[in-house]
Amino acid sequence: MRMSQGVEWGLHCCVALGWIGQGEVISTAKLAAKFGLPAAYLNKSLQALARAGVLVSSAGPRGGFRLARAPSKITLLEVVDAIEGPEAAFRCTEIRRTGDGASPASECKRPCAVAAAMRQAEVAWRNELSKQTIATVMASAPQAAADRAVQWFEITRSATPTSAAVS
Amino acid sequence: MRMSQGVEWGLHCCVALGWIGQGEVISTAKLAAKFGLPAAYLNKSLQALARAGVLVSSAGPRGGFRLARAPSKITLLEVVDAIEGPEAAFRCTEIRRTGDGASPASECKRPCAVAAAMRQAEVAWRNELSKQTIATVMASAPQAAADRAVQWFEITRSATPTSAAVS
DNA sequence: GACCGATTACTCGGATATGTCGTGTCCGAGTTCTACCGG
DNA sequence: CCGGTAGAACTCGGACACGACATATCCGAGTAATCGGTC
Repeated sequence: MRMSQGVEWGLHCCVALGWIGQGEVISTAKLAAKFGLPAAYLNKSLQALARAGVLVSSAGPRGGFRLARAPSKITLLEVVDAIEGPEAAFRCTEIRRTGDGASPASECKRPCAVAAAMRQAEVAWRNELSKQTIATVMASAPQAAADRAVQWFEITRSATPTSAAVS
Repeated sequence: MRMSQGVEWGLHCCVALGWIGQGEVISTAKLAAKFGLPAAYLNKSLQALARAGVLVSSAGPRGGFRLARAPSKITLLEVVDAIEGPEAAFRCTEIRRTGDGASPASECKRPCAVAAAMRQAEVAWRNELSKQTIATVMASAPQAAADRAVQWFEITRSATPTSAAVS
């Protein structure tokens, strides 16, 4: 049971976008450069977040991604579901109904006890994720990191991306 | 984030072993036949449970697996960890320290906020799993299923596995 | 100087290869039951 | 009739292929800024 790497990347990017400001746009290339990630693959995760309504994408020069709403209105559950997919980690294949000792359909009106127990634990997990938001994570991170991120993005913005000034 | 199929199989097998009785032994072949599963692969999962101390294995004719202790003393977390491995689903790769905008080591004394948040949710999940035991699941399943399982295993035990009686 | 249009460069977006882990299968080592032989 | 011994069959246990998903990458469609020309 390994979670996709994209979740970590997506969360860090959302936090960075929150620090920059809700209305500000950052391109995939900038985010990838900041964290040292493969830009093309990071783009894939950000696309998923845009499809889910967490981010908003804009094309062309000065384009990129921005938060769709305030950081306090974006839960971690949304980010995880957007990248990992909404399907539960534990999937019941109804083995109680298969094989020689299969239970008749009359006994299978309610979900099997094993699946119910696993689902209960997963609900607790999802509930905990829905309690925390991007704003919560931003608050628990050191202020110095936030300042550093804002400053770094400011610098890269002023620098012309096409060619470094020769002066 | 998909959980291994073996978790479902292992849980169902533990519940079945609990119904039969703590001291009773059932072979992999019998369990596989009851649930309609590939015996060789199911054996792999049961081996993992035996290594973790959840089950006890015995070789030779009349051999197989039995519960290592009372069903009320076996938590779902033990079963999940035995098969899935103890590593957490979310793994922090410390991307805050990599790339152009990397944070200095002085800021990384405590775990990064993203990892802490994800870990908190995962702790809630594991906590819920550790609350429930095989006995809990046994109690929430329909009694008819338990009776059916006990009866089915009794029948297959009396039948000689080598050759069916011709009479 | 201001407006308009074509160009250009940069962005996202999806389609395309590759690596790793879960899935499935096989055969060998060990142990217990059984049947046979001898006393 | 009882004990010992050799055989056989059944069990677990780990080593060996296959397939699916996550990972990684590339190229094309679209858009906004820019530059040049014209009024």
